[in-house]
Amino acid sequence: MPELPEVETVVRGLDAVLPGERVARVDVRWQRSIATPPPARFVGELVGREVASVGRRGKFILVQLMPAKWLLVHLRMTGRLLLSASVDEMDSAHTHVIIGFASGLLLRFEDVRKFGRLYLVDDPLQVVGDLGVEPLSSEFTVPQFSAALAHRRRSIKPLLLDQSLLAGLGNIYVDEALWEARIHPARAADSLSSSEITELHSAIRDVLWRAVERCGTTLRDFRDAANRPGSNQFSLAVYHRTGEPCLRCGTPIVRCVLAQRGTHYCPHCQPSSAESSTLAVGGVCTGSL
DNA sequence: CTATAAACCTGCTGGC
DNA sequence: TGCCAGCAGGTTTATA
Repeated sequence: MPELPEVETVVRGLDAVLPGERVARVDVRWQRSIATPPPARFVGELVGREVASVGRRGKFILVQLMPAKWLLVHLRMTGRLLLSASVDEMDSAHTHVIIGFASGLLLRFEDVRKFGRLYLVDDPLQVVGDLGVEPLSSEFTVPQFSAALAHRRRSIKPLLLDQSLLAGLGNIYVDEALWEARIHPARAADSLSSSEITELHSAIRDVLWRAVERCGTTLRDFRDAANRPGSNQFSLAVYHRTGEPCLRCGTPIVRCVLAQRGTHYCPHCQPSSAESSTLAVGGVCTGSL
């Protein structure tokens, strides 16, 4: 669930509170939540260090520690990183890691589906080294994006979900951005015109920035570090709006499966090819190319 | 390179 | 009302 805007929201909440806090104890209740190093070393090397800052790279949360070390967290589908002052809130059956600070402040990692992971490393590049461009950074430009899509025959949606191309998009915001840019999710990346690439570049930034302003999308699980839901779910154009009218043309939104992911689009605004806008039929997804 | 499937997990939903 | 197959926003790994 957490994509770039949700992770950014969590990071902002943590960075407002954690810098200066010193780790006093660590309780690992589900060992597999720790990706590296082995849990005993993870605990031993975390205790005593002080938080310098909290940042984000793609969907990863980066906690810079002193003496030099980095704690990285990926929330995957249902992970949460929550701040609290008292232990009685720790009862959740889904609390897998608790970090207690010297001040008494507590940070807990909970995750219903147990897909989320924590990493303690010397260099964050060990974990995030293969990530692509940050879509909200100045490095994400139309020429850069255009070059990245050139000669790629894959469908545009799965390509946009590839974190080594662009870091931070997930299923929700890819569907939203493609709707905003009026591009069918199954279009081959190298078939997009330069104006479509420009539209898509702009749509990606708009969709992500809007969601950050609204503190993320809470369809079900997402909470920020203070356990508050986001509000971007009220601004979605296609995601989870199957059968509801397109906000531009009124045509019912269609859902199909593309690259094993639920995919939502407007069959009228997002024709599967430039010539077939009047042929696009609701309920069918032209997945094969 | 591209595509597909399965795996990691649990909880919720919809259909019968 | 109750049960159960199927599905969920992410990523990695294996296979073709």
